[in-house]
Amino acid sequence: MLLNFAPKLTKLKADSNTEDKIKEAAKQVFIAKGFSGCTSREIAKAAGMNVALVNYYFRSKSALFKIIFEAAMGDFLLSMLEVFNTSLSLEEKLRNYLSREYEFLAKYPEIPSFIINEMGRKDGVHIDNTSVFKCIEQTGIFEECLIEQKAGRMREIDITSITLLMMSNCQFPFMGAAVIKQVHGISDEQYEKQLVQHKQIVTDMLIGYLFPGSTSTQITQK
Amino acid sequence: MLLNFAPKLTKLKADSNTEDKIKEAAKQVFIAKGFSGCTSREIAKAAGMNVALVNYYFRSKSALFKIIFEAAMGDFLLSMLEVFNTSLSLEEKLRNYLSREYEFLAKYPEIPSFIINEMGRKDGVHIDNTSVFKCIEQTGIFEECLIEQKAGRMREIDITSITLLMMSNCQFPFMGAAVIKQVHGISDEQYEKQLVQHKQIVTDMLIGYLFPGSTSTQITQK
DNA sequence: CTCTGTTTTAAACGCTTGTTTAAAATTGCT
DNA sequence: AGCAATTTTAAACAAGCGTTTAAAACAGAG
Repeated sequence: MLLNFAPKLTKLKADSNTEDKIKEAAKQVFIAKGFSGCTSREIAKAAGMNVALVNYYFRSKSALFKIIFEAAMGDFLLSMLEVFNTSLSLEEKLRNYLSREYEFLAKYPEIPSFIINEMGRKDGVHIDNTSVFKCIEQTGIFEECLIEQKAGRMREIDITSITLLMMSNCQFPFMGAAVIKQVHGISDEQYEKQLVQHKQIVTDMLIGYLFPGSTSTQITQK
Repeated sequence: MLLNFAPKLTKLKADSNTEDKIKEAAKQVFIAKGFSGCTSREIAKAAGMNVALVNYYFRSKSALFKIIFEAAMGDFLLSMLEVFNTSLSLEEKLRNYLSREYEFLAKYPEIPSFIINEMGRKDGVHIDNTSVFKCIEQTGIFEECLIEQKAGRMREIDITSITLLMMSNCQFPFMGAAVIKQVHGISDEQYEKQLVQHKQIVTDMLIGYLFPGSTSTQITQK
């Protein structure tokens, strides 16, 4: 026992141990219903096990939530960072960002709502996100925008507004899906197809607006 | 007693009776924390009274929520309907819509999140919104878009995408305020000013995109 | 004042919540 | 095998939940 210098080596045998099963269940339940919208027992049942096990592996509901939230945050920012850390032109980076973001959100459409809601709540479980946001800044994407603006290749609007334009037109179509579907009385499958079209529209509009002199003025409709 | 043909006439004396005080408190609490994020006692305390009174005037927490939600929905759609029921040109209608929407959301920034969240929840208190959405359709705004598109004055994109563009760029800047503020490390007051600028940018971009041949290509920046 | 119906209160209801406990089952090691 | 540590279980805990009850406080009319 004292010689055990490689602890938990046996853990590697199973590709799906109890701890991970709980995390997976918690991820689904938390993202679907929010922190205050679900119970510990609900998560346990979704994982197919006892309530006490949830608190055995993760000290409390809050602690588990923190882990899930931060993981969601990480997933969400990963593709963003991957795109921004390339050496493409700014226009190409933004095009890629839009493309990747729509791909990602098609897979995990509930994540933006989840993040925004839980961050917005005044009484929510407090989480320090500063490191995550520092990552974005460190890609130098903001400075790059300023350079392109100075060079006259990019429209001179505030960087915050650029972020807003990009995020608004990516995230809202997924966050507000329920409302839009009801307004236009369309089915889930129809809306999925709609989003494919909309991705192209958003790309055309944003690139056309941000880079007025670009070659992006294509006849991409229909 | 049998002769009382004007019931509750005495109720008109006070401009703020108990029932309204509860509704006002419930509105604030529900919108800030959501249905499952708050308790009946919390609402009662916010109204300065006993828990039992909440259920005395409104049968249950769910019943009260339904009332508040529908009122929020009504407020939210009111300005939209007012604009769409005018006899201006489509471009002017959309310009006015954007302007009014930013005004409204500056006052009640939490309403879109509230509506979208509670509508999106699978297990939420079920509410029939069909009548509300019928109202939008009845303004004839969608047909008007089709006419303008046929006439070649409006870009030929799907009506659903037009709705998405309008709503995304209005609502997200308020829904995602907490995230954007943290990303760019800006204060509440700075962000308020940012939104004033952004409203103008969004208007330029959307009108410019939707009505390619319009006079809207102004030098509205800086 | 007395009698009426309405409004407000304090207390209790049964149930669910997050969390803990202590015993049972399982595992890994010699 | 047998022992020690880990993992899982069932049961219990106090606290809080939405809701109900029954009595108190209040108001208006005769």
